Amino acid sequence: MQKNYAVLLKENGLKSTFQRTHILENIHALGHGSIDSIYQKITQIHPTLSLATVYKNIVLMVEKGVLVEVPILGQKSKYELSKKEHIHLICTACGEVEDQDYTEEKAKLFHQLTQKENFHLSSQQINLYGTCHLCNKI
Amino acid sequence: MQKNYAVLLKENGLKSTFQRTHILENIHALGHGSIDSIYQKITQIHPTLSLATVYKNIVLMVEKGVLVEVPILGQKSKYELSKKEHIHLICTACGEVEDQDYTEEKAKLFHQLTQKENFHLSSQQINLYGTCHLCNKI
DNA sequence: CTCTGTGCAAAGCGTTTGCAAACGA
DNA sequence: TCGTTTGCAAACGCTTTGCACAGAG
Repeated sequence: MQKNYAVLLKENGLKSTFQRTHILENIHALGHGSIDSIYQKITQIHPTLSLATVYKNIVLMVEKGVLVEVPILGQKSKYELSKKEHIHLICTACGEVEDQDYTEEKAKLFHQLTQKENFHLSSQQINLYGTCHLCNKI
Repeated sequence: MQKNYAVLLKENGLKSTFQRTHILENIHALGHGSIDSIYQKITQIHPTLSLATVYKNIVLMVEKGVLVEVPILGQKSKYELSKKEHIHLICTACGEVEDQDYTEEKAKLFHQLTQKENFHLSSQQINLYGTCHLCNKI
């Protein structure tokens, strides 16, 4: 796991450091992490981590395409590892973000639906807001 | 035009003021406005407008459902008037946001595609990032 | 050894808040 | 008139920056 992130970083021209691999591991574990939640979590095992370091690295890794920003209605942005297209199910009660994959077929359909002449699509973000299964039980 | 916004405000329990109707007119004219662009624009005709007033009113009108926040990758949120579901085409070169309506039929299809058990959908935001026709010419 | 990355503290901004005066109904 | 809204200025909190030291390759 740790080795993987070290490789990922090097592939993108970044040195592998304790801080960086842990940011990546943390985002992977959380699925989607906010700056603050990442900082809080890593501080538990590495108390001298600086918030500024988290900011600098998130910015850097977004620039390098290792991470993707996920802007969310009424919350601060979260960050996720770059991966194939998917939908975000965002719970307006607890704030959790869940990924929902869609098949190749559905992906194509989306592209057709969202096609527009004279607009060169580079990426898309589909966010569905509602209440998740856990919050629905309450 | 101005009358309409006065009515819209009153329907939502808000007093009609110069500042509020102008914020709404401005967002309508821009399509999507950031706090700052709204403030800049209105200040030209009403120089004593306070930025704090713009903030307070935007927050209030979002709460009342008159406005909707549009969070955008790498930018500050913009705001739009509440309206029927649509797609945002966001130009990563110039930052402009364009709305693309979709038909009832397509809307249904979207809902089917994005269906998930145990998740109660309340709203959706579909953002497509790319370059617009104007920026493509450059 | 060299260059990059980290931590700290300070600076910078965007946003929110409290309050007295102005305004809408 | 009465409750709401505005403008101002201060406070706040998140984010960025500069620099000396530490660490990766």
